[in-house]
Amino acid sequence: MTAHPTETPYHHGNLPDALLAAVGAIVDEVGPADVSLREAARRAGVSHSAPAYHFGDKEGMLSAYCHQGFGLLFRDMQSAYDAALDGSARERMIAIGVAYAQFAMQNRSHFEVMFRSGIDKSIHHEIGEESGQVFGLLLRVIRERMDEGNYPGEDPMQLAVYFWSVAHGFASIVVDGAMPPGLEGFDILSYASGVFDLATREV
Amino acid sequence: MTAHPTETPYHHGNLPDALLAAVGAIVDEVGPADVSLREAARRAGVSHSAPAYHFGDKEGMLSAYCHQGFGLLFRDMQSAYDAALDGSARERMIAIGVAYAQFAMQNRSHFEVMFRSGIDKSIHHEIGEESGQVFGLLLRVIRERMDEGNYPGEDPMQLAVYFWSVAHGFASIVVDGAMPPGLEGFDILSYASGVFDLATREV
DNA sequence: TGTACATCAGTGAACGCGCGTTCACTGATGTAC
DNA sequence: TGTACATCAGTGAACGCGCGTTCACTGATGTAC
Repeated sequence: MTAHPTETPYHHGNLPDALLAAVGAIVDEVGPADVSLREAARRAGVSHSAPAYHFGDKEGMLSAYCHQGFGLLFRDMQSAYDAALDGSARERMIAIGVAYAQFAMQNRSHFEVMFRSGIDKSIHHEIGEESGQVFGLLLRVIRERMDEGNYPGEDPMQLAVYFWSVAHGFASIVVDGAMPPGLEGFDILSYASGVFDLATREV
Repeated sequence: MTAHPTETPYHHGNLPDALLAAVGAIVDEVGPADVSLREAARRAGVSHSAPAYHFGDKEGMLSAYCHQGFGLLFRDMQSAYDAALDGSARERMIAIGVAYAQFAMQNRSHFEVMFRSGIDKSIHHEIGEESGQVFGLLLRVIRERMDEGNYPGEDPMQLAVYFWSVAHGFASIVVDGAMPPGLEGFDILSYASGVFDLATREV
């Protein structure tokens, strides 16, 4: 047995995950601008140069966090879609919209890093692919809805951009704290339902 | 006459405006994270401590830039509204939505600082008030539209949140570079029209 | 018209800070034999 | 079961950098008389 097993061991166990969790905590507490390799290391209880071993550099750490976020987002949206499989296409449409909004609310730090940190999707292709998966699910629901006879003659891509505007917009408003004056303390989720109800009416 | 009139004079002339323009240039060229008092001073051709004289500190400079942006946004939306005064309420609704999207596209740096820099509206009340003006115009158009018999029985506030989600969402997608894969190079303005057309259909 | 003075606008040196990155290193673990 | 060795994971000192802020200062301008 090595000495002092109760002290922090030399090997962390799962440092990459601990560092990503630290990134989230930093964004939540003091904002994305204050994320640094050193602060993440500090919070994970390792030396300041440990993160570089796993992520290479700062952008590597941020893109890993971004990657993690897209995984969570797609999983949430897919689950919402699956749960509404025996409903109408409109119900699935609302379901993935609400899932998108909920993801942003419950994972603000991921949302901010995913869309605000200037991570270049053309460099980190895995992130571009994941972002494509999310959009693909959206497009699929739109097509299902058209198959049910709605949106006659419309361009699916145009509809997808519209619906993504609604979802990303509502999420952004909440995350940016850009809610209308006087509404800051309202019941966000009930407004979300109303928004996606309005956005998916028959036309 | 003082010596060397062709050299840069001791007094700048309009340093505050020059510094705000520098902020915009920095955001456009290297991103919001790289805005600093020193870099703004450098670009304006003054000493690094000059900005503090006018803005107090870094947050003061950013909130001044934010303030400027809200002024421009409200002016643009008001103009769009006025220009559609003899049309239907729906046309005014589309007009201010498109104005919002256009503002974000043509003033990316303002948009980013206004909604992404963590400026606290409860501290800088003038910004809170301006943001309220923008939302007020939106709410007004919604009420006009309801007066014309549309959206029967709906809550104006709910409708306003919905429509702001669309406008802010489309703008955010463009500014964040979060456009669907394959659509990065599309004609943004034509998609904007389509989005606001869809968002304002009779229900 | 001139002069004294107050105020405005910008300077430049100095401070301490946290950061990203590099690098030689060491402790811990796994594997071949 | 033991031993040698390779590899993995993390350390800690050092580097140079740009930053925000403060402060005594000076140059320029405006105003009162």
